[in-house]
Amino acid sequence: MPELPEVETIVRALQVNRGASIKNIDIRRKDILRLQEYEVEELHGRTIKNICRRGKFLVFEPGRDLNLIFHLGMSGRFYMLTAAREPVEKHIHVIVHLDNDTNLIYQDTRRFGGVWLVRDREHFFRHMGREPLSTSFTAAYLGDILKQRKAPVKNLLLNQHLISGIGNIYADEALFAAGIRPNRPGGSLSQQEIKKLHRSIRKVLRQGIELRGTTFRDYRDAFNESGGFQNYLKVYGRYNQPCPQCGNLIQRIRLAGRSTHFCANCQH
DNA sequence: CGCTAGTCCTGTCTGC
DNA sequence: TGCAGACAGGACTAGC
Repeated sequence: MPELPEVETIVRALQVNRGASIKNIDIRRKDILRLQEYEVEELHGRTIKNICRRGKFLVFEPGRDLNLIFHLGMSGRFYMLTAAREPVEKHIHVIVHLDNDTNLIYQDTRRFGGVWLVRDREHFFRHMGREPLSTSFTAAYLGDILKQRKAPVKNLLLNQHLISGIGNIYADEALFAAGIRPNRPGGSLSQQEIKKLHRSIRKVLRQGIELRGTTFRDYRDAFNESGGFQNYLKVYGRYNQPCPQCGNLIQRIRLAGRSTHFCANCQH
């Protein structure tokens, strides 16, 4: 569920916990641990030096060689709760007890997400594509990863090894903003279309962050509250509704196994 | 190597 | 009201 803007929103709110120490980590469901390169107990008593995001991953750094990494999958949530408040919801898999009267709650109904206890972060992320909001993500780079490719441009945007952080909602929205049909082969885009798509990707991701993410169903921020971008979606989830630009009905097809929304009149 | 379809899970909504 | 089937912000893998 959560894409780059949602995870970024959570990470920014979590920054208030920098400098706090981990009292205890309660892993309620062991199989949520996808990789364990060190014992959980090594984290106890450690100070959280930094909290950041890489693609759709949420990264805590309680030590140089101790990274605590979460992925929220489709239905994951990560929020703060005052220590006195006992969480009562279902599917809570991890609780991080901090020494600043805060508990961090990791919840994931469908368990497509997971937790990684990783020593070498660079190595863990070695296959990740460039960050779309970084200066390294240029129109030339986008052109490089699309050229010669026969796969639909949307599929390529969703490929985390090429670009990290774009998911189903922002892929559809970026392609609408660029006026490009999602099923166009990556290699068929002109230089001008690549430039337009590059700008559109960055624009919709920035808007998503500004509006604190998109809550379609499950997503909640670090305060367990909904985002705001769902009110500004132009095509995603708007099948058979009028295009906000031209009034034609929004079409829906299936690409890479995912629902894909576009306007046949505005996107070519 | 590039690409697609199937798979992992639980919950909710739709239509009969 | 019950029940089957479709569908959901993701990403690995097996196989063509």
